[in-house]
Amino acid sequence: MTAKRHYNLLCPIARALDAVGDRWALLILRDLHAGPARYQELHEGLGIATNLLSTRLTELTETGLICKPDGSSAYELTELGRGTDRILWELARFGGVFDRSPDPREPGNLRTLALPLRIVLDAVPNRPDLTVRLHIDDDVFTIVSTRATVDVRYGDSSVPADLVVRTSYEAFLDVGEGSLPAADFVSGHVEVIEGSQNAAAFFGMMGAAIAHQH
Amino acid sequence: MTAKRHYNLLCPIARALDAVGDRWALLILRDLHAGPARYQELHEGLGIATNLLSTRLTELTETGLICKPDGSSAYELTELGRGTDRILWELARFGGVFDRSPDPREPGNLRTLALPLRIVLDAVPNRPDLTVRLHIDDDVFTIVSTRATVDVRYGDSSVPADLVVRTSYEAFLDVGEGSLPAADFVSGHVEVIEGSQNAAAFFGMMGAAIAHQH
DNA sequence: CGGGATCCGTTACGATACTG
DNA sequence: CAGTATCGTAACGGATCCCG
Repeated sequence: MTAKRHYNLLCPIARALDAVGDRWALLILRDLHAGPARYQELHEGLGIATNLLSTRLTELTETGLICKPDGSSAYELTELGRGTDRILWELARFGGVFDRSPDPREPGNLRTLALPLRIVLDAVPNRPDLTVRLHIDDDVFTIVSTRATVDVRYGDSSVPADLVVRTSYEAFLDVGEGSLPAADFVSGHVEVIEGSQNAAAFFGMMGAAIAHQH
Repeated sequence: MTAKRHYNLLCPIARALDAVGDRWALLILRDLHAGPARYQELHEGLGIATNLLSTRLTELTETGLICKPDGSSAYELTELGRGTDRILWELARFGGVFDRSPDPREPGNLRTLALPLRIVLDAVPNRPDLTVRLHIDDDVFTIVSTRATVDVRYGDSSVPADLVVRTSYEAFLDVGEGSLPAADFVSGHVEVIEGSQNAAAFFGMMGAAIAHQH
């Protein structure tokens, strides 16, 4: 009965937008690319109204993009949902050309950073075996890098790390927009907290990732 | 006074969606990737309400994604607007996984095909020098291929072509979704109308493009 | 207290009619 | 042909309320 608004065209672009084109849908998926998240976490992180979040979560579940495993209280991406990574990445690259708002709304967390970070690291050849705890402003990420795969997750602070570093969201934005070169980023905007013997491998990987980004 | 709805976040994904995330915006851009188009052409092609089309065209112009050159009655992409191609391409690839609607709305034209066509042809190495007139159902495209660049435009029937071929939207969709192999496409779903001595070069290019698509 | 559901005012969308 | 004007409907957004 509830005739949802959709394009109903054969064109795959329109079909994609029917699935993920609603307001907030792509931002919810974006945050889930940082790992499973609970309702509250998404709510606070996005600043979305609770009724909308509820509706979107239901729709995205019905479309098969996300799920909430039995017994779990967290939503996560399905295999299908993980397929939105390239869309989000291209949006991120494109969005960088627009001026930053002078008075942006503060997000409740920086989950948004996990996806682009994973994508750029994924393109690095001969990645080191390394688990890195990455503090960005007040948030923590865990990067598990191997030669074959790389995973970036929000939190996971309990996993033992080979290296602990700190940087800022600001620096990340500058790098993404090309105004901060890779060398300047690693030399001036990343502070090593612990495990400095692994720093060279990490800095090398980050530098390669940024250089590779075009 | 008219505070447009936007996310107002620093995240480049959100900034991109503030620019192109409104309903119809990406589909308008999609159609303009097939070359300049007049108001009427967009209106008929998309099946959008006229007030919405008007609003979107204004917004996209203000954002700098499209323009209407002085003296021209057609809208076209700016350099910035052309930068949406990768976003649209990733949406197209992703949208193919969803079932086609059993009773889709018929678009007024097939402009939607120009962008994916250009992108896949762009990835072909050693492209032949060739101008192809491509009939798809009742629409006509002109493909201008050189080793260095490739251009796909809706119409342009006046440009002399080396080869004239015909295929169907259906076949195109099947190819895009992977259910029709490149070999079957060129051998069974493309009819050569004129200039058959150039057919091999074109078929080779199409086959390479489809194979390259992953 | 986390995870929503309900209510309600506001904004956006969509169809149609109309105008320069 | 290229849009405006109008108006009913659906979606959004904020707040509050409810339930296990």
